[in-house]
This record gives sequence, C-alpha cells and structure tokens, in this order.
Amino acid sequence: MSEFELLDPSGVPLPGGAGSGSDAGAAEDPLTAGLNPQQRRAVEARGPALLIVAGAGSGKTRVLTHRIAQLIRNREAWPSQILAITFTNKAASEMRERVQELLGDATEGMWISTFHSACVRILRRESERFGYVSGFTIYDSADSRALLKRIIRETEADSYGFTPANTSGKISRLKNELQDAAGYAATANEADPRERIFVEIFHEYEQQLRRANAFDFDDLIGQTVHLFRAHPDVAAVYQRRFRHLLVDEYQDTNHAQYALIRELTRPVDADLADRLVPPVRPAELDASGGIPAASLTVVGDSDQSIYAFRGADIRNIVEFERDFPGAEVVKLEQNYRSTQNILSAANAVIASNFDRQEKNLWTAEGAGERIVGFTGYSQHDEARFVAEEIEDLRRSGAAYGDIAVFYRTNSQTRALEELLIRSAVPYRVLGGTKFYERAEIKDAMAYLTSLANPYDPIAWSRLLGAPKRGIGPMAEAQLANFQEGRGISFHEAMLRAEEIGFGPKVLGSITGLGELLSRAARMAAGGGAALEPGGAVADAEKPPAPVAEVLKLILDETQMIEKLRAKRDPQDEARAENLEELVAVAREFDVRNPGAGLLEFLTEVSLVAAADDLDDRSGTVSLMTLHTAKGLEFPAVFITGVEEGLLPHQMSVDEVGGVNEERRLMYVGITRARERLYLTLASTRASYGDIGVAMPSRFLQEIPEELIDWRQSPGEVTARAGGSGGSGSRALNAPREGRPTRSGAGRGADSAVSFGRGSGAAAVGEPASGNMQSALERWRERKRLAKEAQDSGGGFPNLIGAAVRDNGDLELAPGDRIRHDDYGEGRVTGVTGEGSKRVAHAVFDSVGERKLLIKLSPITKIE
DNA sequence: ATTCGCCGGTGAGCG
DNA sequence: ACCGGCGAAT
Repeated sequence: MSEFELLDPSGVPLPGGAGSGSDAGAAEDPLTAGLNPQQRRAVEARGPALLIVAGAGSGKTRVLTHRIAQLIRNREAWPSQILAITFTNKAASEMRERVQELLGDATEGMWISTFHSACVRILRRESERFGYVSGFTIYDSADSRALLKRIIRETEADSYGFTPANTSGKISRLKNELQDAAGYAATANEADPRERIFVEIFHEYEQQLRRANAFDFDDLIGQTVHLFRAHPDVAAVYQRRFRHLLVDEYQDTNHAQYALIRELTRPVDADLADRLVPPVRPAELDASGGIPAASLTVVGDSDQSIYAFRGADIRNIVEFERDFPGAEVVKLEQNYRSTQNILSAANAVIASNFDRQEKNLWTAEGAGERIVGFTGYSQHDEARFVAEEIEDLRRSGAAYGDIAVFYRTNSQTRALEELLIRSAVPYRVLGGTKFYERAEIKDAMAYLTSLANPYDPIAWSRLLGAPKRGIGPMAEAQLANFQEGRGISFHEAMLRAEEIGFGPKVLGSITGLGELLSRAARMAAGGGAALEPGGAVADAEKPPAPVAEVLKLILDETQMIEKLRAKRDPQDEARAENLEELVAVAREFDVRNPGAGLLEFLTEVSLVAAADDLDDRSGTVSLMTLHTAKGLEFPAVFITGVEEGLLPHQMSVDEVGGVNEERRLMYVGITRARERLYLTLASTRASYGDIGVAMPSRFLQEIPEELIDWRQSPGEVTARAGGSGGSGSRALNAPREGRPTRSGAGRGADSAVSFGRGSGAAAVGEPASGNMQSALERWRERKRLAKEAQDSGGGFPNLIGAAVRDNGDLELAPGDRIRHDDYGEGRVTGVTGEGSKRVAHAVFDSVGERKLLIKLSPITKIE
C-alpha cells in the first residue's frame, strides 16, 4: 500500500470545521449520542492540545475512535492527516477496526500504528539520509544481547561484571533518554574504569550496529528523533502531513517517544514551508507564512503507569499542560466496567499514592458482590482455593473464558498450574515463551534476515550453526575476518572460502551454504537484482518470489525439519511443527500482501513479535502476570500472592517510587474485574527452595474492611499455623471450615450474579482476524495441546515435579467410593475423558462436588 | 585441531 | 531452565 500519498487533491480541510453538535438541532450526532458529558467534550474539543485523563474502564477507546471519526466526517481532516499511536499491535488493530466500523472505507491512508511501526515506516523512507540503507534489519533484544556478548568478550569486560543482559539494559535506558555513546562519554566519570569500559562497549555497539546496517528496538524511536532534528526539511514533510496526532497510553511514553511527539507537533516555519514538495497551498499556511503545529490529543491515566522500569516517564503526562500551553484537560471518571465495590477498593488503594492527579472512579451500576479474600497456608493451598472457586463460579454460570488469574511473577504459575491441571480446569498462560523467541524460529528467521541484509553478522552467525554442519566458532571467525578485510558480504565471503584455506569437509559445507544463500537471495529479490539502497523498487523488475517459497527452499535444502524429526525427543517434534507453522505464517503474509518482499515480512515479524499479543480466550481460564493484564478485562478476576515482598515486590521497595508503581500495578489488576474480584495470598511461600513466612500486603490494609469478605483471613491462618507447627498445614486445611460451602447463606447471592452480559468476546474485543495473528493463534492452540499431552504423558519435569503421582491405571466407575487426601471420602458420580486425561466427577461428604484428574489427584479407591 | 554433546553449577520482578 | 566446561567423536 502506498501509505504516503499526498493530501487529497480536491482540497484542504477547513480549519476548525463544524462539529459543535448543535447544527440541525433535531437529529443528534450519532458520534456523540450516548456519551456522557465528559466523553462528549473529549470528542468535540478542538484546540492545540488535549489531555484526556481516562480512568480504567471509562470508555477511552470509544472516545478516541469517535474523535477521529468526527474529524473525518466533518471534513476537518483527511484520513491521511491522522496519526494515531498505540503501544501494542493489538490496540492498534482494535482501534483501526473500530474506526472502520464508524467510517467504512474512509480510513484509507490513516496511520494507526504503534510508535515502533510508525518509526520504521519513516526510517525506511529516509534511512539513506544518515548512512543506512533501506533494507536495514531490526535487532530484537536477543539479537542485541548476542552482539553485546561478542563485544564484551572482545573487550574482556566480563571481568568487570559486564554481562550482555545488564549492559543491554543500561544501553536501552540511555537510548530511551536519547543519549548516545558520545553524549554519555561527555558526562561519564573518566576516573572510574568501569565507566570507561562501558563507554567503550557502548561505542563499539553503535559502530557494529551501523556496520551491520541494523537498528535495535530503541533506535527505531531515537533515530527517528535524531533524523528529524538533524534534517528539519525531512521533519517538515511529516509535520505538514500529520495535522492530528493522537497518542494512547500516554503515561507509558518514555523520553524518546515524548521527543518524537514534540518534533511532530512543531510548526513549520515559512522558509521551510516554501521549499516543500509538493508546494504548499495557501490554505495550509498561517498568517506568518508557516504551517501551524499539528493538534495533539493524548489519552492516559497516570494511575496505570506500570512501566517505569523500562523507561516510561510519568512526568510526561503529569506535566502535559506545562509542555503544551493552551492544553485542555478532560477527565473521564465514570466507569462502565466494574461494580462499585471493586471501584471503591481500587480508589482506596490508589489514594495512597500522594503524587497523583485526583480522580475517583464511580459507576451507576450498583455495589455488586463483595470482594472475596482468602489466605492459604501455603501457595499450594492458595492455588487450591483458586481452582475450587473457579469450579464454583462455573457452576453459577460463568464460562472458563470469563475468568482470569493474575500474579506478580511468572514463577507463581507453577503452583497454580499444578492445581488447575489436577482439577481438570482448562487454562492457558499468556505471555509465556513467545513464538518468535523460540530457537528454531529464530534460526529460520536468521536465514531470511541474512538474505535481506547480507552484512548482518548476528543473523549470519546464527544460521552457520543451525542446523549443525561442522562450521564452528573457528571457521566463523576466519570467515568474518575475511569478509571484513575484503569489504564484501558474508555470502560472498562464503563463496570464496577456498581463498582462506579450510579442510575439504568444512569448505564444502561453507560453499554449499553460500550457494544456497545466493540462490535464495536471487529468488527473494526477483529478477536477479539485490535489494537496492533507497528501497525504490523499479516497477520493471520481475516481482520477488513469495516469502513462503523462499522459506521453503531454505528449510528443504537445510533439512532443518527432517533433522528435528529424526531426533527422538518429543520436544523436537513440536519444534518441527513450529517451523511448519512459520511457513504458514509466511503464506498468509504472501496472500495478504501480494508482491511484497522479504523486507516487509521481516519488518512485520519484528514488530509483531515484540508484542506478540494474541488473545483467544475461548473456553479457558487465563493466567497472566499483572503487567500482561493491562488493557484487558474479565468478569471474574483472581489476584494471587497479595503479600509483602511479592506485591509490592521485594525489589521495588528499595527503588525510589518503586512501591508507588507496585500500587499502580495492584490498581490495574483490581480494575480489570467486572463483577467478581478475589484477592488471595499464602502465609508461607517457597522461594529459592526455602520456605519463608509471608506477610499480607500493605495494599490489603488500604482497602476498607467492609468491602472484603474474608473466607479465611490472614489472622486466622497465622494464629492457627502458629499453634500447629510446620507440617500441620495439610491436616489443618483438609476439610476447611471458615468457608461456608455451597449450602451456606453467603453463597445464595452467588447464583444471582449474572455472567451473561458481554460474555467473553464482547468484553475485550476480538483480535483482528485474517492477519498474522490467526496463524499464531493456531500455534498457540497447538502448543497448548502439546503441553497437555506432555503433562498427562508424564514427562514434564518442572510442573508436577518429583512428587508426581500416577494413578494412570486406576479404574473408577460411578458409585465407587474414593478417599482424597484433602477432601476425605466421596462417591464417584461419573467419569469422562480418555486415557491419561480421564476425569472423575465425585461428590465428597465434606466439600461437595469436585472434578478430579484421575491420573494426578491424590485419591485412592476404597474397596 | 575442531566441533559436538553431555553434565553439573547457578540463578530466576514485570515487557 | 540457562550457561560454561569438559571429554568423545570426526
């Protein structure tokens, strides 16, 4: 798509068009109908700058999309003059869809994208301005670390405690502050050898990126800013084009992103405006003969800023009015998501942060259920409560997909997963290993990257050893030296390997691989031409081969898939399937973008991969970290591990503002819940192999007592645990009291809760279909199935652990009596499922109905 | 002489 | 679960 077409030739927008909503009087504007007064104001305000302070669940996406739609519909702007920026690809595609619903095809030419995609588009067009060519590759954090690892080894900096991880973190932070190596060197303390070495590493890293014709992820933003600052004429093109800039999640912007916004919203002075191509029309100019600054709309909630650790600067939103004089502020406080009890808890928690703009969420929908609190004796006990409660919710009408379980750290999933498996609750973990981070996928992608950028040493070095073909570090180093000495590409160096002098076997490997790469490169480029600097593809060329075919060629010739299949490890079968899935992803890309080349594919992948945000929640409970939960909502939410040291996390308490950020994280978690909220913790928690005593989180004390219905309060647990000693916990919590089970009065209300409204899909919004995501979703599903098979097949070391029990051959039939370690005696009412996934349905004398995975549950049959 | 594959130590906050 | 180090295989 030629996203860079110029203004619609038919004219120039009328500055400050109508849209006051009062025209005609009778028919209400459909774009503002049904909005509350604040929302309406946020749609209709027209000034140089607008800050929409949007509390959780206050309908900000609606406001933003309606605002865009109104600008277009009222002819205040052409679609091509709109730039809307989000943080994730998912948010971008959701917004695009919703604008399309409002406007139909009139969205053509609009940029709705993430910061990173927008910058890539700009950089690809302009990169030759500063010594890169358009076919640059984008290094993800693993690539950066691979590069840094080499640099650290070469500079022998490891003895000073430099590791790829900590160095890349520091460089990333600096880049987010728009610092480069030279700038940092100027302020660094020369007397400190560590500082000197760091400067050397940083500098070398910059050099090598440039030589590799590569950008790291942070560069995408930072280099765009540098480009604009160094080349005002280039900046003017974009300043002129984008008349309306809209930025979502503004509280998450870092300094570089802020600077980018500043650059894009500068006016163009008369001198530069004069030289623009195509020439400016009088209507575009202001009185001084320049082009006025674009209007800026930002949406955010400083209470949901949880990304300070990766550079987000909360000051950007706090100081917005100072930064952009004449800015109007609109606050959206009415919440359309949660019950009042949930909101009151959220308000109470966040109120303890002193440095915030006053904001109070409220709803017209009523109090709803009380929040449920539970303290387990151990994380195991806590997890069991979660599993049981999920089944109770199910029985009162909730679907598994309506339920989410949040935790602070990924390590907490272990106990949860174990209990969910045993209770036969279908679940999936969001945000685990990403598709594109898997080794085999990165291997295959390295080939494609190297084709697009034969000077990229990271990609090349990776593909040499994948699959193993007898080319080790020694051969690699010699080749690299040869390549650098001659100033030729890695591919050419391989073809000329005989000039270096290798043994016959290695030489054969190298030249064979070199030939394969050349062949694939010709195929990918089409018509024999390499990808040219400038990115200008001459139309006369033969079109490049579909990406999938290039990929197939490589996979076939290297026999990567066959070699994986030949191994006995069942994990390798999954890896082979992942590679096949990658071919499917490429195929879909080809269908979607006919004629597009490898470069577009690589770009899309690197941008999607960074925020691999798939979201298919059909029929399974969702497990995720609190960070991942941002932006989502669920009818029922469990926040687990609400303990000191975990939430707030131990590491945060020493950081300035750390606890405040943790509090915002808690706030984000609470406000994800629509109807039911559970806060759970354990009084002891295993960490590092030791078992430590855990204290209830300070955040719990901040919630008014009357909002929480403690099924088992922290007090009860510590008091009793103290009396019974360590190993008593299991006996104590067996048939639990303090939990008025099914028949109790407290439970009656539960069944009255309706989970019907907004069931599942409507709540979050379906992910965009028909794009790269759909292939990924299938992969996700496959991964889940593979895991399931593995789990029940027994070979999953980390999950069930050494204490795995195996009742695989236990035969149960309705009517059998069984004894369960925790629930006591019960009667089997039915058995479903097959093989290792057989599930017993049983009624226990103490706790009532339960589902149990026969293979793993601690049960025995009573004869 | 290199490269491969296995073993055991070490270490896990969030994207 | 990741890596670096060592011995075995080529």
